[in-house]
Amino acid sequence: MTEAVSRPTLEAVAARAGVSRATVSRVVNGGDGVREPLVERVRRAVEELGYVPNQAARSLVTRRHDAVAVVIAEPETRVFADPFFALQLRGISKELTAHDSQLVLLLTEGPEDYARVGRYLAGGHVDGALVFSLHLDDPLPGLIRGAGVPTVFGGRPGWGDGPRGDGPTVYVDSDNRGGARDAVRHLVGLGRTRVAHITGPLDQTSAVDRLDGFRDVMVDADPRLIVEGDFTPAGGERAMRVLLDRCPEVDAVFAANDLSASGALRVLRERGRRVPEDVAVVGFDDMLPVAEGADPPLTTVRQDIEEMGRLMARLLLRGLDRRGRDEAAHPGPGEGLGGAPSSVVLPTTLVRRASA
Amino acid sequence: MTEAVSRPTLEAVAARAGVSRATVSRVVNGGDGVREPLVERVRRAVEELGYVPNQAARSLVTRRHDAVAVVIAEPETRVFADPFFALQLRGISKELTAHDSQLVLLLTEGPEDYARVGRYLAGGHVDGALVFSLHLDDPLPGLIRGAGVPTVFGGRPGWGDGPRGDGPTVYVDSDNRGGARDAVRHLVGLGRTRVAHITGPLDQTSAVDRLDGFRDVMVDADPRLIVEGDFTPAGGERAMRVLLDRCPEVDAVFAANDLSASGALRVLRERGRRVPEDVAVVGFDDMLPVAEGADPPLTTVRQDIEEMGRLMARLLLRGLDRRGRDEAAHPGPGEGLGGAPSSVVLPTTLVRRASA
DNA sequence: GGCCGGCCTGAGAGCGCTCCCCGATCGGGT
DNA sequence: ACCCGATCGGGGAGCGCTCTCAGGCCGGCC
Repeated sequence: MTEAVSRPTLEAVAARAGVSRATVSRVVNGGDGVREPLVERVRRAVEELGYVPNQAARSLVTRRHDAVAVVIAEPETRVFADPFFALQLRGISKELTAHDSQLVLLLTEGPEDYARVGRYLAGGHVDGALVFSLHLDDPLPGLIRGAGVPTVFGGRPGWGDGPRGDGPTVYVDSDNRGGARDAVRHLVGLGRTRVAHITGPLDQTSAVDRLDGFRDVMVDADPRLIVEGDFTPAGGERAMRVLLDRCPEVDAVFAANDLSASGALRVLRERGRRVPEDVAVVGFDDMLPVAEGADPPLTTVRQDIEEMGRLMARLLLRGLDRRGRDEAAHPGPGEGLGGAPSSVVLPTTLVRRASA
Repeated sequence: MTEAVSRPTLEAVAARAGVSRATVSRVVNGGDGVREPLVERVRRAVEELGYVPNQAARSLVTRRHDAVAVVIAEPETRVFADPFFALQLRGISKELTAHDSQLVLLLTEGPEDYARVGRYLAGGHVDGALVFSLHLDDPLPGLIRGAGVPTVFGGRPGWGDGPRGDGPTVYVDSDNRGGARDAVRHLVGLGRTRVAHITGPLDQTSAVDRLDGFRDVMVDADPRLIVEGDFTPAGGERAMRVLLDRCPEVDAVFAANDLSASGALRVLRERGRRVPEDVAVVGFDDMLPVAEGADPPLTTVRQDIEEMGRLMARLLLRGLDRRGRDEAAHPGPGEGLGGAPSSVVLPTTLVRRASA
C-alpha cells in the first residue's frame, strides 16, 4: 500500500525535449513525420522522466480504449472445474498483449448480472467483447448485440450460423461434430458394433454438435444407446449405469467429454468390464490431467483450446482495425473476401491412448 | 461487428432534465445534496437517454479508475491445469463487482512479460493490484512494489512476513502449515507410524509451508520419507515409486496436493498396495474433480479458495478507500488497529473420504 | 538565383467530466 | 415580517491528450 506519485505529463516531456506537445505526441504514437534527431531527443526525455501516457486522457479524445472485455457467462459452478476457460484466457491474453490491448474480465454469476454486463458494454468502456455463452437459451448474446459492441463469440451461439439483427455473428469453435465423427469412426474401425453415446447437456451447442456427429456415423443407432449426461464425472457414472442396465452387450462408448468418460470408466471397472477389451471408451477435449490420468489413459478428441482463444482475439482486433483505416486487408483465416471477419471452426484430432 | 453509436453526454442529460451539468453529475454520483424532485427528473432523463458516464473523462479528473489489475504470474503451464486461479478470480470478481470496480487481467508467460506488467501498473491505469506470485525467487513482486501501486498478494510472498521497503506486505493465504499439521495428525491418529511426505516444488511458499507443517508433527521423520514432487500427477507417481523403493514399509503418505496424491494412488494400485488398508493417503486442496474422482476418493485438506480471492479484493478496496477519506474505519478482519489492512491467513479443514 | 512545393513543427481547440466557488434560495428564529 | 445562516444550483476552469491547421523551413527545379 504505497502512495502513488504524480506522473509527468506530455507537457513536461515537451519542455524537457525543447519541442511542442504535438511533437512529443507524434513520437509517442509511432514517430511518423518527425525527423530522427528530434525523435531521439524526445525519446530520451521520455526515458529520463519515466513518462507513461495517461490512457484516460487519450481515450477521451480518441474514443479508443485499447481494451477488450471478456465475458464469461456460466451459471453453473462446473465451468471452473475444468481448465477450458483458463486456457482460452491465456490464448486471448497473448493475442491482446501483442496488440497492446488490455483484458477486462467480466464474470457473471447468473442472469442478475446480465444487466450490469450489458450496461458496461454499452457504456463504451471497451473496444470490443469476446463472449462465451454456452447455453442455447442464454439471453446474454442478444443483450450484447444490443449494446452495439463488436463481438466475437466463443463457441457457436445457440441461434445458429446465420446473420441475425445487423451483421453476421462471428464465432470461433472447435469442429465438435467432425471430432465426434472421428471418435465414433475410430470405435467402428475397431470392430465395435454396439457403440453408445453419453451426451453432454443438450442445451449447449457443443453437446448438440457432438451428438450430431455421433449420429452422422451411427445413422440408425438404437436410441437406447444414447443417454444424456452433463459433462461431469457423476453424470458419466449415472449414464454408464443406465447404459449397462439397458444394454449389457454394449462394446463401446463415446462420451461427450473426458470428465464423463472418467465417470464411465469408473463404473465399467466397478462392474468388472475390461477397458478396452470388453468396452472401448473415447472421450472428448483431451483435458490432460483427466485424460492422461484416467485408468486406462483415455483415447480422446483433442481441440486446441488456447488457439481458439487466440483466434477469437485476433478476429476481434482485426474487425476493430477495419473500422479505422478501411483499406482492403489481406484476407487471412477467419476473414471473408470483403475483409470482414467470419466465423472459424478449428479442426480436432483424435489422440489414441489405451482406452480405445 | 456492429457500429457503435455516439452516446449522450452529461450535457445532454442536463438539457433534457432542465438542470445544470453539475446537478446531473451530483445525481449520477450518489445524489447527495440534490432535492428529491430534481433527482427524480434527472434520473428519468438519464434513463430516457440511456446515459452512461464516460469513464475516461471521469478518470481524467478524479484520478481514480475503478479498476483493479489481477496479475497472475506463472511461468509454468501447470497453473491452468487446476481450477485454483479460476476460483480465486471468481471470488475477486464478485467482490469487485460489488464495489463497481473492473477487473483487468494481466497474465504473464514468463519474465519477458514482467517489464510490460510493471510499466502498466506504474502507468497508473488501475487503482490497485492483486498479485499471485508463487515462486520464492520471483522478481515480479519487487517490481510491483516499485511501481508504487497498492497491492495485495495472493499467497505468502517469498520474502517472508515482515515489512520491506515502504509499508507492510499485505497478503491472503491459506493456513498451509496448519492444514498440513492436521493432515499428518490425522494419519498419526490412524495409528500410522511410517508417514511419508510428497512435497510440492520447494520454490513455492505453499509447498514449503506444507512441508514445515509435516515436520511440525513428524519431528524426527526419517529424511528418506520426504520426497520432492512438483504438484503434478506425474511428479506424484515418481515420488511414490521412490518412496516405495526406499522404504517399502511406508504406511501413510501426505501428498502436498491432490494432483500428486492421485499420482501416488495410481502407483500404489499398480504395486498392489491397498488404500487405505496398507497405505493411507491424504492430499491437499480438495480440488473436487480430482479428489472426489480419485479411486478411492481422497481424504484431503480443503481451503476456501474463492474466499481467498474475495478477501484479497476486499482488503485492497479497503486500503484504497482509506486513502480518500481517512476517517478511522471499523476494523474488520484483515484490518489492523490503525485501520490499515494487514495480512490474513484463512483456516483449512480436513475432509475425510475413503483414502485415509 | 529565385520561386514553388512538400515536409515538419507548433499553436490551439476541445474530448466529457468533476469540483470549486459564488450567487440564489429556503427555512427558522425573534 | 425581517434578517441571518445554511444549503442548493450554476458557471467555469481544467484534467492530459490528440488532431487539425497554418506557418516555417528546406530542397529542388527552372
